[in-house]
Amino acid sequence: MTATTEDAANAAQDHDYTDLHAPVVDWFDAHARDLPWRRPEAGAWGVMVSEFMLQQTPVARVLPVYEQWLKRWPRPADLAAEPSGEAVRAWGRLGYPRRALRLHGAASAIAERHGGDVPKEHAQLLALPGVGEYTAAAVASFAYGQRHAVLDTNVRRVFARAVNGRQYPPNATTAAERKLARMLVPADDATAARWAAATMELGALVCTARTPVCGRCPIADRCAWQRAGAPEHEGPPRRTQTYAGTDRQVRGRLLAVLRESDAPVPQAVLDRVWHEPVQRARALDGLVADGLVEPLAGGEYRLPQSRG
DNA sequence: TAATCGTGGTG
DNA sequence: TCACCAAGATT
Repeated sequence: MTATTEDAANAAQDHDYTDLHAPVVDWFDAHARDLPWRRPEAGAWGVMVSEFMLQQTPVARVLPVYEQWLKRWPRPADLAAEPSGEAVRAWGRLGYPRRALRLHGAASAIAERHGGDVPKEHAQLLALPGVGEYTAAAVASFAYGQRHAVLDTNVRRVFARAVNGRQYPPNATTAAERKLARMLVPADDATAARWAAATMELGALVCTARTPVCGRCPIADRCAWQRAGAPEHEGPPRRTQTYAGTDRQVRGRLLAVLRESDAPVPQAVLDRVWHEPVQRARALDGLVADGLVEPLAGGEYRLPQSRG
């Protein structure tokens, strides 16, 4: 048993953490943001679209893209009927454009295999492209009110502090964290779904990464990290991602040109986005390999036209 | 398991 | 200014 597993097991044995449910859910009732994907009219498709867009991307940047996306493609079949390149174009500058491709792929699978309705089963959700453990649980919970452990970066941080007494969770999600999250899920489905949304919201608004606002936290009085005197993070530093000069930056520039052009773009135009030819070619090849760019005869390129 | 994959706001 | 950070998934 690892140290972190012991943390979780000991924490669960030493205390009854069901007393966290009421204050956190009550706080959520009073302070939850009014986000469009939380409204009833969003439906399961709206929830799924928001979850794709929110992967590693702040709410503020998602909002406008989400609105135009659902207006243009109100159902999965509407998106599936268009070329995947249109999804990449509409994705705009949200980042990680492979998510757009995968959302298009998920919509196609939903249209073909699920009669156009976002599936309810966790396993069926998990089988969709771009849907991992978190997103499957989130859609099942938020869209269908099911009981799942929903473990995102916000929840991981809340649990790391409130239960394990650490400033930050480990770099990679551990089995101990999953076990703890499962143990903390309220017994009934409706409360479990609210708990999931509430713990995420608490992490997003109060128990934030940089400067937590513990004075506004509904469980500050029983937070293990607070009780321990808010100790600084120990262990390996959280890996910081460089960007300038990487292939990702080059890919971003290339794709930005292609998004802006309705017509095929000549190689010579793409060549202007980056000075170093080897890296430039590698980035373009990568985009093609990923299905984000379609090469044409005569050295021209465009966003993909596939619908499959 | 660890690296890869965008983008832009911010303390 | 410049690391840090933001509702992860995939290989």
